[in-house]
Amino acid sequence: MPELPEVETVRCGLEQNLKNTTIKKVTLRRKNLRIPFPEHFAQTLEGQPITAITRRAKYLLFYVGKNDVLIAHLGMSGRFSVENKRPAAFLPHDHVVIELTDGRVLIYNDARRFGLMTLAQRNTLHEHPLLSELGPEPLEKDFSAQYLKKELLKRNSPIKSTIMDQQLVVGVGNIYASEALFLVGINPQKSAKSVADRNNDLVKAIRKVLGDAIASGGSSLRDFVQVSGETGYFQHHFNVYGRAGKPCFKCHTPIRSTRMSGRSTFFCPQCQS
DNA sequence: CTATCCACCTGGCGGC
DNA sequence: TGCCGCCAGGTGGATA
Repeated sequence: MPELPEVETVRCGLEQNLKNTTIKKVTLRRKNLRIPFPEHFAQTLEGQPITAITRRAKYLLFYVGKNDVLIAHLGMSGRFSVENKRPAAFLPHDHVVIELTDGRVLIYNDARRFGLMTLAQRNTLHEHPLLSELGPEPLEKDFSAQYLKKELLKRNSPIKSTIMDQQLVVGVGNIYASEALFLVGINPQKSAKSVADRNNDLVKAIRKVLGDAIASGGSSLRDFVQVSGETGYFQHHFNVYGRAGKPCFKCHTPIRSTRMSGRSTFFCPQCQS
C-alpha cells in the first residue's frame, strides 16, 4: 500500500487524533507481524502518553513517554483506524488494539502482515537497525543534486531500482518511481550512472511527485485509506502507473508496461529515452 | 562489494 | 457459481 506520501498522510491523521492521548491497554491479537513483537511491548506502552508522531522514510514513529518510541511500518496492506469505542467484534486481521484513556481505540489491521511494530529508545533511535542505514529524506535539503549525482555515478543498476533503493533516498516506491521517471523523461531501464547528469531534474521530479501526492492525501489503490476512512486522490494524477496501452498524456503513444526486478513498471517509450 | 531473485502473506480480480 | 492463476503500494536475506 504505502509509499512516502501515504505514510505521511497516515501520520498526519494519527497526529490529529492521538497527540497528547494516553495509552491504557495494548492487546496483541497474534504474536508477530513480519517480525515478532518485543517481549514487553504492551507493558512498555501502557500508562504512557503519546507525545508526538513523526515519520522517517516509510516508518511511523510514536514518541511515548520520555524514553520510548514505537516504530511501525505498514508494509503493503497495513492500516490504522481510530474508533470511538472498543468495537463489539474485531475484523479479520485486526492485529493490534491500543485502547486510550479517553475511551477511543487505535486499531492496526494488516492482512498480509508485511508490516511491523517494534520498540526503540529515544536517545538511540537513529541507531536502530531498521533506521540506521536509511538514505536522506527526499523533501529535505540533504537530498541534493550534488549528492544524487555522486551516488548515481557509483551504480550500474537501472535508474528505477536505484531511486527505489532506500539507502540512496527514502520513500520512493514502485508507483512514484515510474511517475518520477516519466516527469524527467528518463527510460526506467537506463543505468543509474548513464543518467547521472540528469541529477538536478531527477531531484526536482522526485520532490514534485511526492509533494503533489502528499497534497492529494496519497494514492488509493485497492485498500489505502486514511485514518479517517477517506481515500486519497493522487491515483487520478498518475501519468503512467497502471496505464499500459493507454495514450500518453503528452504524445499519445501507448504507455508500455514491463517487469523490472519483479515489479511492474510503466513508461512512455516516446517521451522517456 | 554489487546486482538480482525470491520469500514472506492474504485477498481480489479476471478467465475459464 | 467455483476454482485457479496471477497480481498487489515493501523489505531483507539468499544467491550469483
